[in-house]
Amino acid sequence: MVWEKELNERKRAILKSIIDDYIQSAQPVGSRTIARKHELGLGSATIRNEMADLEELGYISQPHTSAGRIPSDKGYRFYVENLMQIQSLAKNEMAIIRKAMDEKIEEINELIKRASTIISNITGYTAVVMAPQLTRSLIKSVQLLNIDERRLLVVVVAGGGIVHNRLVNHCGTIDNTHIAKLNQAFNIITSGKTLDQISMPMVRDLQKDINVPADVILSVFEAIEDCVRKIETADVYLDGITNILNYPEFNDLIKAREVLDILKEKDIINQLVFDASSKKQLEFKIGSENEINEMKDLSIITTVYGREGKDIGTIGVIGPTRMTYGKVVSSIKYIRELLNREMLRMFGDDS
Amino acid sequence: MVWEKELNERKRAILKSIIDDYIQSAQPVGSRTIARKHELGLGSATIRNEMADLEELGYISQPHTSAGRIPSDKGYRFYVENLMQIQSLAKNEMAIIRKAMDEKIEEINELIKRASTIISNITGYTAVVMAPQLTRSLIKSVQLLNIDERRLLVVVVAGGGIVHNRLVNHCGTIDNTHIAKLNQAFNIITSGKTLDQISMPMVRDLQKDINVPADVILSVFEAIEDCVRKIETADVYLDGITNILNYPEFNDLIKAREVLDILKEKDIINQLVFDASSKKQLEFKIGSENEINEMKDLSIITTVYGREGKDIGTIGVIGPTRMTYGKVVSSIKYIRELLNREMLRMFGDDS
DNA sequence: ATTAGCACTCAATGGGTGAGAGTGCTAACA
DNA sequence: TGTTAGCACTCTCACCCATTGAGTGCTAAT
Repeated sequence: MVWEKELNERKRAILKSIIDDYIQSAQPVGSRTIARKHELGLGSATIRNEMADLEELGYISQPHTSAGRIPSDKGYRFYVENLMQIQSLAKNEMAIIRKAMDEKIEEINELIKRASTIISNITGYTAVVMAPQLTRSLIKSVQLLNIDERRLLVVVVAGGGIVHNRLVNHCGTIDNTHIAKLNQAFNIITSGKTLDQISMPMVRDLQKDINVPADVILSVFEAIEDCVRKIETADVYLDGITNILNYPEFNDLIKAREVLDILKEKDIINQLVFDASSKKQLEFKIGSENEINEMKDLSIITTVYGREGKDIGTIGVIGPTRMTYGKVVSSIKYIRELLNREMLRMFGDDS
Repeated sequence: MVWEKELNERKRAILKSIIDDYIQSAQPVGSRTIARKHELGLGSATIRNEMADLEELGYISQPHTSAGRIPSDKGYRFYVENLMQIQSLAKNEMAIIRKAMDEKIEEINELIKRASTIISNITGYTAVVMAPQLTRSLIKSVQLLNIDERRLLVVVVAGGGIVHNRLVNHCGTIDNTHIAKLNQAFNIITSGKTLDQISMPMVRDLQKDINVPADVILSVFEAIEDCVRKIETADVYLDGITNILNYPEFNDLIKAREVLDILKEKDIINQLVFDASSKKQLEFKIGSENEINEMKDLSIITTVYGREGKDIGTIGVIGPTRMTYGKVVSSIKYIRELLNREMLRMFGDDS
């Protein structure tokens, strides 16, 4: 029995060769291949012995007796933590990305969408981007606009320049003076507060001061609630979902469909990304490390972006466990830089 | 040689049987099957003769010599126009649909999204819904709101209760009186007009009257343009894209991927649906009738909804040519009714 | 006009076989 | 003692071939 710490140089080199090769070829890799392609100065028999050890330790496995070895999830885990070399982006790739991100975009959601498209194009996998999440966000101001006799528009502005609106239908006509009063009153009780800090009694009190039907006030308040909810629900964008169909591990239609369906479940993705977000700089979930069963053949690499401590979003890449980790990591890091810069430009330091 | 008009009763009955059977089984259907399953009181040999005729006329074809027949696009065309029986929805299906649509929804886009989900669930195919399209829509009003020292919010309201907004960054502080003036001025030159009716000189003139930097005025105008563009770009929702993977005709992964990718191209879908919308009540595009090559194995059934002459959207179903036309038609019709009703409720008669 | 019967065609199925890739083990070697 | 060449063994995969079965077209009988 050999200890994990005793993965000596040679074993590491061999493991790395196996994984590098497998990532590239998707075929079980045998001892001869390693001996030939990677110059380790070792005979195939030696490598065979080492491979037997690695298998016993659980880093690799054999699909069947007379096949080569494929990395296990544990193998990949060791690879990303110790062996992988980060493969920096080519000059022209960087140029392409920068060009796409430099186009003037004024809306945060457009920016995010753009970023996800770029990542999926550059990596060839599925990109997932979660917009900056503002939980418990403060309401900056509320505006009521008279659209026509029967409708009001409620506009809620939160920090970071995020705006949502909602129509409110009502029956009677309400003249502009009343609207203005209502507007002012609502601003007093809402601005600078989070949603939970606004109590119903406050809203009811409004009615005494202003001569507007109670149900209108209630509807307006519901609309505000609705807008805040929308603001606090982080948007998630996926791009390149069908990319996974390119990889031989998903040749099986049933499996492919399962995976596609899972990726469509925004809730799940949300959860997935959310889990991953808070802790580290760069988070790997490899194969069976995902709780979700249908994703046991997928890996997901995520990282956070945004202004530290204020509003952070998540970007990530989903692909087969046999992923080009080195390249994906550098792509994600690069995009993160650009996103951070852009967010700073758009929002400055306010919150 | 037999004429198309001379598709006699018997040929029609046989053609219908073939298509019904093929839609259900996805297998080439032979003369024996027809003779046994559908009681036409005919021997298989007779049916064989008739089938030979139908093949010569182009309604059906043989994948290879010793296989049964499958319908051609021409066959399906004849089927939907003359043979198909509309298969009305089951009571409980109608109940499910109604229940889903009756939930209180205040936003048109939510409603549309909901509708597409329902259709794809009920039919098992891909649903496509285009939101009501307001080309050349009149601007009802424009509102400017001061967000903070450096930002303005521009809100554009169009007919039908459609609202879009956009932030404008500026450098200097602008006080509320100026905002109000600018607001009023913009309203005068924009409201009741379409975008093309607003000329640049008009915008430039504003500057003389109001003491606000020229670039701010320009930015605001750009924001208005942007909002109008968004209003006029009809949203398209697709639901159940991966449903097509359920059908054996897309067992081929390459083909499946092609189709999925095509469906993701919103532009193409837009075009597709747009083409289909104007003319008839119910529009069928069967297989090769689609211009797009990747869609030659798909059929699309569309119809329009909305308030006649005012704003019409499109709903449709995309599936394999071997589609359960009868059921899809009734589903679409039913959803259309509900959508129309709902739109009327939400928008009343205004425009 | 219809149909029973028959010869024919062709795709699909399944067993059999050989090639190839890879392993584990042993014995020889530095 | 670590390394390696050699060899027997295992297992998959691709290919071939015969068989099967569904379906046709044609002909002759009803």
